[in-house]
Amino acid sequence: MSSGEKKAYHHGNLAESLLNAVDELASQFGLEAVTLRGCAKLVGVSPSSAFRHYADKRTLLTAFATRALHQLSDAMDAAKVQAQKDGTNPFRAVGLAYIEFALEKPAFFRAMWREEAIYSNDKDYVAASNKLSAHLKGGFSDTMRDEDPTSFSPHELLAWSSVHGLANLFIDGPVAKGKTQAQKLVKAAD
Amino acid sequence: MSSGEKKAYHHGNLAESLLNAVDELASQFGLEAVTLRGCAKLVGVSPSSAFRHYADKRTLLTAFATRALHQLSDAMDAAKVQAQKDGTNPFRAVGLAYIEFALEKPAFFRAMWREEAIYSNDKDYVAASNKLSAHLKGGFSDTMRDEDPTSFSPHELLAWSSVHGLANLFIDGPVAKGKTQAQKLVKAAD
DNA sequence: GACTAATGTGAACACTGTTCGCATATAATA
DNA sequence: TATTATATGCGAACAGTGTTCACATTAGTC
Repeated sequence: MSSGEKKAYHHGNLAESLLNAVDELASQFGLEAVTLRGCAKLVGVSPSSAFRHYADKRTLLTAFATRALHQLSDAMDAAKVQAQKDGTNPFRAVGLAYIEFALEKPAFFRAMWREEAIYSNDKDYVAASNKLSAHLKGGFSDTMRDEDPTSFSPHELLAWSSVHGLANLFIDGPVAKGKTQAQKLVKAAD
Repeated sequence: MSSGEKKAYHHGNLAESLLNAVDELASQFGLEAVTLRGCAKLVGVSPSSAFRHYADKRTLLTAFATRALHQLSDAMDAAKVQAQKDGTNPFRAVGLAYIEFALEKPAFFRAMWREEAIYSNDKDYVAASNKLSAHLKGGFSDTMRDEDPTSFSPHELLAWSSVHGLANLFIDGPVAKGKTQAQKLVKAAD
């Protein structure tokens, strides 16, 4: 079904297409500019159809945030594997991956933590969030027994805080963006 | 003019009253729930009047963010002075003040850095932002000659990042809030 | 007191999220 | 295959939003 993208009158899988629409609009015009009607129009469907798949705009944004969390998890995973292969410091690699993700997809990064615009108790969102936490716990190591994923040791917390804080300062704060600075910081942080 | 708050038919100073309305609505219902019409109604004035004082909703939010920045600056200032008087570590005190502000007034803290919802090039906003930066530069010391306030040494950046990151994780992230954790972290950070 | 600039108003516009009864396509059943 | 039943999409409508603009009112000045 790739030629012509025949306009199926039941469209196939609106749910995911809508997520893609959020993706595109957020990337292009920012998260605040994402509108349900806009997404529907982009997909080529009536506004009301969206509500067959998402109870809310907020539900849609929650799904989007969840997806973004998984993307970030994957990016960090890839960075760790790559570092281990290269023999470089996996700790630094994971931290840098975190920051790079924020710099490259600021709207995605913002969506993940937009507490007031998502349902942060959503089952899938919580799961994705825990998965991400696991990546950061234990000094980014693999030793992640499933203890309470919302509790952190001071050092774990410090690591995540610095990386998370720098990412936020870069994209929403008065700090000039620059990977060089990030490298220096991550180096200073261990 | 404190008795009865006589309904001046030109109201006196709508500009600031509207800011107070944002304050109240944001504190009570969250930043996303702040609406121009809501503010106008709270002040007891027609929606269109607001536009005599603020070109935009975004301009209003920028003014609010600016005000919040000043409040945070003041809180940090007070904490530093107090610590010096008490002979305790001013570095830690300032960091804690930062985090406490975020915990006590999350909506204010979010408003400060809501890049997509404010005009971050606004003259006053930039000034307030620089003032805050100055507080954080030079290891929170007083030696702040007016070099470029948007450039930071690795250590300054690390300090701000950790504190800023922890604040964000507390209010918008999956990390359980707790001042104890903050104290541990700030202790670990120097 | 008359004139001018500042400030508030009411009605309107386009746009938003959301609902609901209705139409249509798919799946299941007989 | 003919007939249901269920999932999915649509159009029209509603209240609420930011914003504009012509008009009314007040405050300040000569």
